[in-house]
Amino acid sequence: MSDNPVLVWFRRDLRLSDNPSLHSAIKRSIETGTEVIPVFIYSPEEEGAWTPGEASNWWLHHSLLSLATRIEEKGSKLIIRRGGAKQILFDLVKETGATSIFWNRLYESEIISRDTGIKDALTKAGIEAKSFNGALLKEPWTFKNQSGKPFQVFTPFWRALQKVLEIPETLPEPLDILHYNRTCSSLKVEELSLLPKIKWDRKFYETWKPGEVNAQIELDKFLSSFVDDYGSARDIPSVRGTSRMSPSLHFGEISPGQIFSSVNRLKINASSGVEHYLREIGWREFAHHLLVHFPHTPLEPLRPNFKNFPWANDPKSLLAWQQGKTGYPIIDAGMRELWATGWMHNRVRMIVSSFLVKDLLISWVDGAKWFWDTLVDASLASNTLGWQWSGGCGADAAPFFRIFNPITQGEKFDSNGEYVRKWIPELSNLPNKFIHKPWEAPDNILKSAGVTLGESYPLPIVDHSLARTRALRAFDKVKAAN
DNA sequence: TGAAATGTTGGGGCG
DNA sequence: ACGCCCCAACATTTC
Repeated sequence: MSDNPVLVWFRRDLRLSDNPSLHSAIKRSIETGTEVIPVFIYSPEEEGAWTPGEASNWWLHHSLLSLATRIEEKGSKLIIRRGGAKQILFDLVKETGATSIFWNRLYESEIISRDTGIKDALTKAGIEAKSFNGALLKEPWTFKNQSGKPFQVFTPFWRALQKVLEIPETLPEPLDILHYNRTCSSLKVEELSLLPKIKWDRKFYETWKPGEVNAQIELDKFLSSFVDDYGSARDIPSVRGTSRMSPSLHFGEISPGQIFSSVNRLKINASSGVEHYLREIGWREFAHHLLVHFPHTPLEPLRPNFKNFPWANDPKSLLAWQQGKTGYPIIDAGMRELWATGWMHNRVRMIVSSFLVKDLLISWVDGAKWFWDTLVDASLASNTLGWQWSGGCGADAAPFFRIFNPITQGEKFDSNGEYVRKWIPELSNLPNKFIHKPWEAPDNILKSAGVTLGESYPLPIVDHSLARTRALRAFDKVKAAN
C-alpha cells in the first residue's frame, strides 16, 4: 500500500518549520504511508566561482548538527553525503527505490543551471522532481514593473511586492517523519571538515547560536524588545539594535514569511521600527530579484560605463583594510569585528566599503570577495547588491560622489567611541574628542593614553580629504565614457 | 542609507 | 539712528 520513498533534498533551507518541500513530502507520507528520506549533499564546487568561505562553513557545520538533531527527534535520520549532487541523487534513487525528490529553490545562476539539469535528468528517468519556493516572499520572475521589465529601483519594487504579497500562512513543522528503515550510508557532519583547521573561530562561539530553534528565539527576542527602536538604534554599532538574523536567513533556518507572520502573531503595532525592519527584508528580496535578472553582476557592474573605472592595483592598501590597519578607527574597528565574529554591523559595512572603493580606489569586487570569505552571512545576492551600491555602479546605488567621511561617520554613529574601544583596545584610553582621529591628538594626550602612532596604532594610510578629491577625479573618467 | 562648497539671512558690534 | 561688516546658522547646490 505504501508508495516508494520520497527524498527531501535540503540545501539552504535548514529548518523543519515552514519548509514547503518537506511539508509536501510529509503530506504525501501521511496520505500514502510512504517514507521520507531527508538528505543533505555537500558539493561546494558546484557553486561556481563563489565557493563558500570558512566563516560560512562554520555556520553550516553547526546548522547541520542542529538540523540532524531535530530530524532525529522526529524519529528519522538526516543522510549526509559529499560530491556531485546529480550523481548522489541518482545513487540514492538506486539505493532506496525513491521515486520522488523534492527541494526548495536557490537563485545563484550556477546553481539554477545545475538544478535545472538535475530536474531534467530525473524527469527523463521517470523520477518525480519538484521544487518549491522556500526562501523568498515572491520569486523574482513572478512580478515585473509596469513596462514589463525587472525592477532596478528599490522603492517601486517594494511597493509592488507589498501589493502582490498576501501575508503567507506559514507551514507547521512535522509532528514526526516516517523513517526509512533500511540502511543508507551517511557521513557524519564532522566528516565534511567544515570547521577551520586553525582555531581562529573562538569568538564565533560567544557570538552566535546557529540552528532553527535558536533563530526563532532570537527573532522573538528582537521583535518583542528591540524592534521598536529599530529606526534609530540600527545605526549605532555599539548597540544591539539590529536583528542579526542575516546568517539564519541565508541558511534558511528561518524564512522571510515566518518573520512577517511573527510580526502579526506578536501583534506588534505598526510602529516605524517594524516598518523599517520589514523594509530590510524587502532589500533582501530586491537583492535576489536583481541576482536572478542580472546574473552577471557578482563580478560585473550593472552600469556598463563603470567597466572603464580606473581602479587601483594596490595590494598593500587592500591588506591594510582587510587587517583593520588603515589608521581610521571606525574602519579598523569594523574590519576587526568582521574578522573576529564573521559579521559586521550594517552601518559600518557602508563606511568600510565606501572607504575601500572611494578612499583607496580599490574595486568593489575585491571588497565583495573579502566579505564573501569572512562573513557568516555571506549571500551572493545581498553581498553583490551591497557592494554595487557602495561602488555606485549598481541598481539604485549611492551616487559615486556620495563619499563617506570616516571621521564624521564615526563621530555621528559612535559618538562615545564605545564601538571603537571595543574592537581597538589599544585606543581605549583616548578621550572621546580624539577617538575617531587620533592623529590630531596632542602628544601629551597620546602619551598618557599609551598610544604611539605608527607603532601601537597606524597613522592613516591615506588623507581622506585628498582621497576624496582623487576619487572625484577618477569618477570623471566614468562620466566621460557615459 | 553624505559631505563639502557656496549662498542666504539676520543679529550684533562698531564707527 | 544708520550702514557696514563679521560671522554663525541655516539652506541650497554641487560633487
